[in-house]
Amino acid sequence: MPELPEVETVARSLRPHLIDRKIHAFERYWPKALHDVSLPAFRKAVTNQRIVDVRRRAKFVIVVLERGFVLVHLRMTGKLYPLPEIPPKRERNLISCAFVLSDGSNLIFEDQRRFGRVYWFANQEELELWSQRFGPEPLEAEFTPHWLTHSLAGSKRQVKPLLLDQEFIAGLGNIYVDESLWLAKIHPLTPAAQIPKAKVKRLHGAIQEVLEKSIRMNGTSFMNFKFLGGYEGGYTDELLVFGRQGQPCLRCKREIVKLKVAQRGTHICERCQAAPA
DNA sequence: CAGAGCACCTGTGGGC
DNA sequence: TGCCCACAGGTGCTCT
Repeated sequence: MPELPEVETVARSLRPHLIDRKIHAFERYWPKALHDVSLPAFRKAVTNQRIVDVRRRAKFVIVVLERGFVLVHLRMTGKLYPLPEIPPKRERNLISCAFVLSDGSNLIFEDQRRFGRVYWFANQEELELWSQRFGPEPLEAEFTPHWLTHSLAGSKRQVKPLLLDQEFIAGLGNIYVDESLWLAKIHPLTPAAQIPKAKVKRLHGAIQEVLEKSIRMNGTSFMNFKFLGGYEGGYTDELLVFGRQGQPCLRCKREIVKLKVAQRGTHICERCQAAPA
């Protein structure tokens, strides 16, 4: 689901709604909604705490409290949005949990497939330790052409699964990897170390370009992802190759084909993105 | 270590 | 129309 641009959109949209509100109560409707923390412990930790900030790391929304951090991972179908009232029981079957805020509004975590989870980190050290397992943020200064060149050269893996690996680079998912590889004219099965330096540079630029443009347009919306429960992400109409199987390549007119790479639907132009030797 | 397969869930859409 | 299967933006586990 939500990849970096969508999660960033959610975090930015929620920030003005949440900052300086206090968490008055927490309701859990799906027993597995909390990861690795009991309901009583989580309630005790968050109740009466003021929300200081809302941020993003990798594909996680981070709600910063005065003491500790609530993290939300939306996985495939999660939505996080404010709502004036918690719906009555029979109408909240999609809702995993909800935070009741001091102004009477609520922060709803809705998730049709119920893959999404809420995490609790008690302090900065815990958050930092957790954050260290992820690769660099592609829109931060640490993500340089030099870093990418060096890191790809040191890997024996196929480039698409590597870019999807959050421990290699944070925030990329199926859509933006396909988009970036098409822009850089790299076949998804290419062994990372085999990619020529010039193409690595293009890949670096492509990743940043695609993510930045998508964030500007509030991300990509599919049937079950709309940020804040309602608004459409504008990037859906800008997709260059993802979901365009059967349609002509926007560069060379060859028909875009869909294949399976690392168990994921993968969209390529076989002329622009030559298969590895 | 790299990659395949499957598990977690529910809904939708295509093919027959 | 209705049924069955494949598939969906993610990740984490086991097995080879």
